Amino acid sequence: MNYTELSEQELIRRQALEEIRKMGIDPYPAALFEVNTSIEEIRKNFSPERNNFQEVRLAGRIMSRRIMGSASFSEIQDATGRIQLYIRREDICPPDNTALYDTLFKKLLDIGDIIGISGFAFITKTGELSIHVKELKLLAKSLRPLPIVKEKDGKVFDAFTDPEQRYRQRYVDLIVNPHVRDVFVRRTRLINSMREFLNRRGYLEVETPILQPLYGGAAARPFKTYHNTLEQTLYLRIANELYLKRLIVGGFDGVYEFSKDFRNEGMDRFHNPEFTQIELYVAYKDYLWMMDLVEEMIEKVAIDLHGTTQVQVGEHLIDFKRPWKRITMYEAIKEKTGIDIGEMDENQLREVTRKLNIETDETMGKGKLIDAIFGELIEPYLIQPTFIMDYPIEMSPLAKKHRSKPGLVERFEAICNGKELCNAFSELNDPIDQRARFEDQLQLGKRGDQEAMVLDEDFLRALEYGMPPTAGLGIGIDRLTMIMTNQPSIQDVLFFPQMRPEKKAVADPVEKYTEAGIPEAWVPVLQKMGFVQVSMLKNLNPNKLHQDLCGYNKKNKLSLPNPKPEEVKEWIGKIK
RNA sequence: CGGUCCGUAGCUCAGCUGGUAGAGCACGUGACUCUUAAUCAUGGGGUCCAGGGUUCGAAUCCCUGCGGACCGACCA
Repeated sequence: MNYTELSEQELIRRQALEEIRKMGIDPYPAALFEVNTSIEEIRKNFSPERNNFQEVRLAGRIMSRRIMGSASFSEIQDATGRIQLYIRREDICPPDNTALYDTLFKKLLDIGDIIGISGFAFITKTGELSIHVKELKLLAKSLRPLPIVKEKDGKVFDAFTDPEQRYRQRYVDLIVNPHVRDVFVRRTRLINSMREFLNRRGYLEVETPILQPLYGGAAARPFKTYHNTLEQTLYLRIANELYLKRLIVGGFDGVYEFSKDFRNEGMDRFHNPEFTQIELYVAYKDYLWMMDLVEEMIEKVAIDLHGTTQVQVGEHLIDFKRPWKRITMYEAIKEKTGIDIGEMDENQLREVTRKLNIETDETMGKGKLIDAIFGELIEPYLIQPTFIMDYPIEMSPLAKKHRSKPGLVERFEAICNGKELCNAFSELNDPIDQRARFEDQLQLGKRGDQEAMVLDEDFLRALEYGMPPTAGLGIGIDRLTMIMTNQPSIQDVLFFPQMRPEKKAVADPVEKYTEAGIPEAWVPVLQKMGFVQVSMLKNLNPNKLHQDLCGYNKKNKLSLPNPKPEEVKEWIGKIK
């Protein structure tokens, strides 16, 4: 670590660290500090009448300090909340040595440090629940200043809101923005709620490969990787559908998996390259049955998270109470546009998209054209949860043909807040038909559709052994979380959303500078000026650099002997 | 991939039509035994994202790049 890169405040904290060590205090002690309650417990259950919580032990991070001579108030934050501490010199120090208060607490501790305390709960004159501290122990020194967020009467001052910093340094975001923590806690409760629902029905949670020799089960471009020993290209899964169906063939009645899937496509507030889906397959069921399950499960999730079926999402109040509206895709399009596309061929559909001003291209087949109409005119306007049923066969190569409507498949999506919430169908279990559908996809691929599915021979072999009639379901967990926690962006429901890498040059060691003849004394100056690598000096104008160095020397009163212009020129000349 | 906007102290942000870089919080020093955006006094802190150009002079104007946000395109 090069000290010239540190800010003034970071240097002060490092000096404090040394002072603490000199006092004989370990700033990162190994011994366990025993805690016997949490801030939330105290907040919930303290009552002055019962005089409880009189011997509490807490640990947490210092979030504010108000020092008034020999007494101070401070706030600490643990995983459950924040509470005020009341610290007096005479309480934590022996009479003959006040160093613990006057030096350690007042001078050497900072906002961000992690401490353990023991003491008793009480209410201050101004009515604030606090802990009167009897004992204080440093558990970990913090070397970087935190963003300071203050709050009064619910108004937040100097909020830490820069999205880039929040996402890149999520740990800081979580420390200073308590509502962020809450979103992620609810995300986990959402997953637990679904898991509980499915387990209660006796379905088996399973794990299937993430590295797949063929990617299948969805329409998307994959990430590609390579296994050295096998000398084989592998893909990160875009879905796990085909593996879960193999398990249904194998005789499981109901299997599900919360799976991280990977799609090598654009990023925006609804798409992250890696995301989470749950997929569920249940034997001897159909898509109508699955609709009932979806309603019941999502309604339960809403109640588990909010205590009600109604959830505020942006400006909309969304009600997940059963039953949801059910309408076929063609009916929905007809309802909106007055056009019945039921009997149309590809050319007629192309004509309709032209009339409706919907952009298309030549690679789009019948299925994609219908999807374009739906996606443009219907989906964004469906706010309350709605089932859209019976999709064209061309866009659903893994779904079973409709029992009575030719050209359609038994598939539904639930749309909510203008976006797809889930996708489900009666699974295609006719191996001959499945092979034909894959071959149609190959044709689309040849036309230039980069997302067309590839043919999976092993999956077809499994189907040929016989798969029971099966209902399948996929739900995007990130998007469901966005709705259930009222977050506008997928980045707000992922701890570590994908970002471009931070670019920061690693500083060269001093020797690399001295090799070029640069005196050691000037190295920190050059680094402070931004030339953290010797190679950065390469094509510089020597006269300008000379001027800058002398100027820096003077301005900062370093009183270093100024180099001669020729010397500077020589340094630069030596750099390869 | 296209359009719009943004990048100044640890944090939040000012900085006009170019002329010596500002505030609040945070930090240092001092005062203060019930404060709470604590208060009072005082002090320090900046490659103004990077590189180039225009200019006597650039945080400011122009170009390029990097990073980010939003909207669209693509995409479940």
